[in-house]
Parts: sequence; structure tokens; C-alpha cells
Amino acid sequence: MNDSAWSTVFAVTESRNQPTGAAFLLAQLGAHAANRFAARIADLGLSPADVGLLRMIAARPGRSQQSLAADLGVVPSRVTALIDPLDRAGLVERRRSTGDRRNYELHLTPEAARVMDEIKKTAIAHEADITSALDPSQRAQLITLLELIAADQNLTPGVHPGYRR
Amino acid sequence: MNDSAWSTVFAVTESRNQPTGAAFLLAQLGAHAANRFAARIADLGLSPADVGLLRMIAARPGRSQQSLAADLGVVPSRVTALIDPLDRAGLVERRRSTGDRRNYELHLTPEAARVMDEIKKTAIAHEADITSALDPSQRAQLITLLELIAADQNLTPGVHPGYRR
DNA sequence: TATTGTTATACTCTATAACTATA
DNA sequence: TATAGTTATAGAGTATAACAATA
Repeated sequence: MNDSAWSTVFAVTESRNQPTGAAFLLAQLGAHAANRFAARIADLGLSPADVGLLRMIAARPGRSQQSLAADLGVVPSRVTALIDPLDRAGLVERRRSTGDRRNYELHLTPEAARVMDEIKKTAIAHEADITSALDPSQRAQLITLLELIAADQNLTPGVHPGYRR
Repeated sequence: MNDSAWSTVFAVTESRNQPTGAAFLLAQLGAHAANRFAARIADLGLSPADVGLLRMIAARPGRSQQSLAADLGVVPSRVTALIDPLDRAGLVERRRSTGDRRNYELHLTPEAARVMDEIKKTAIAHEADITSALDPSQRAQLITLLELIAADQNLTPGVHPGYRR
């Protein structure tokens, strides 16, 4: 579904030509921010899912595919498919656990470390890009308001709801 | 991909435990707002796409599937699949155009008019729900800041980017 | 020959279930 | 028997291409 289509989905004020509510603006800007980030990391040959996986492994090296499946909320067979390309790309290494030879210990390769640096640079550039219209005071104000809403909506700080359903 | 997964995708500040950037908050709240709206209209037996289609037809009754395809940014065969369930549900009527019998003129049924009322109520409740943490002045402030960003990012007012790619 | 809409086909994403190796 | 991971299969969503009816 493209731009025009989504505009009609979230429209609130039918009396005017354009939807103007805060809910619509949030959905519009949120999708834009997510799309822009996806486009940026696509230049690195990665998908948003790839970045998530790499970060999860970086945060806890040696973790199993099962633990990843649990945290991701997907079935184990899905993790196989998600890790395969990263393995083939030489970014993730599957090492048989010495203690329990049924499971793998997932590790990032040295190459992945270089990629993670690029991802970090990309994330910082992305943040600057998205907020470039605001001065520092406005940016702080925006974050305050957004955090008020996030708390009110019972969103876990730092946890993105994804796009499911 | 679920909550925890997405949190790692957009993380900006690796030195802290949580991502805190405005870009992340926008993506988080935008996805939340879109998900909540989808959940609400699911109670009406509709998908976000259905709502978009109904609104597009309501805004220009008699329009063809081709024009819908163009505005939606999808191929004509996709429109067939999108309209079919709405037709079967008795919400959209395909009338052969008398002038050019190749195309249909799409119209909403009286039943659809009742559904549109429900959608409107839902959208208003949704807006109130999402912004319930803010007082009127804060809500105006938020909209101002979001509109600054939207303009800076060259987003067409009232046009949602969708979740493509 | 060009256009509107449908059908057939294929590709991607994801889940369920059966299977292998290990415990 | 239970667990980690893989493979096989199926269903949803969407695009491409071939087709029928009409122009």
C-alpha cells in the first residue's frame, strides 16, 4: 500500500481535505523514519531484521538460536532462515556448543564488527537527519512529549512494537 | 519481528541500555498508533487496507479499479483481490460503466455508509486515546513540532508513507 | 491495436509439523 | 522422552504475464 492509500486509512478530519491529528502525524513520521533507516542500511546490504539480529548477538555473544527465537517472538525454524544469510555473508558464526552439542553458540565475526561500526554511524546520521528541522530546545521538547505519550500508552522504553498483525 | 527485536534495530545510544533518540521514539509511537488503529477497526471486521479503500471510494464514488490501482501504487490484478472481499461483504458494488463497458464504477452500499460512521467514530476515539497524556497546549505543541519535521522531510501533508520495502 | 479487469503463476514471508542429532 | 536445530510443506500477500471483453 502506498502513500495516497495510507493517507486515507488514518484520516481523522473528513471535513477538511487532509488528516491533521497527532495520531496520523505520528504514524506518518514513524513510518517515514523506519523507511529511511531501512533505506540507509540497505546500502550496507542489510535489512532491519539483519541489524536487529546482529545487535542481539553483539549484546550477548554465544547465545543460542532458541533464545533468539524466544526474544524475537518467532518460531525456531524462522531463526534458521534469518541466520542463514548472515552466516553465508560471513557476519555470524555458528559454533557447536561444547557443553551441549545440540545447540549452537552464535558469534559475530571480525567482519561483522566492521559492519557494526557502519551501522552505528548510520544510526547517528539517521537521528540527525530526522530531527534536522528542530533546534536543540525543540528537539528536547519533542522527546519530552513523545516520552509522555509512550509512558501513557504503556510502551516499554526502548522497545519498538514492530509491525505485526 | 516483535518488541524486543525492533528495539535493537533502531537503537541509537549503545552506551546506555535504551535507545533514546527522537527517530526511535517516532518509529516506536508511529508503529504503536498504527497497530492500535488496526486493532480497533479489526473489531469492525476490517483491515487498514479495507478502510483506505472504502474512504477512497467514498471520496470519489464511481471511480474505476484502474484509478484505484494508480493511486494505491499497486497493479490492477491486486485491486481485484482487494475489492473482492468488500464486494462479497456487501460494502462495495461493481457497476458496469454504461459509457465504457470495459470498466466498473465502484460505489459504496447503504451498509457501507453505516460502517463508515463506525470508522469515523473509531478514528476520533483513536486520536483521543493516543494523545490522552497531553493537555491541549501540549497537544498543539506536539503537532507543531511534528509538522516542522514533516515539512522538512518533504512529506506530503496527509499522506502516510506506508510500510514498504 | 490499446485498455479494463480477471485468472494463472511464481516468489517472498512466515508458521506448523515431521525429522535428525543429541541429551 | 525431551530439546536444538533443520527441512518440508502450506498459506497469505503481492507481482508478472497471459487472457477475455470492449473500445
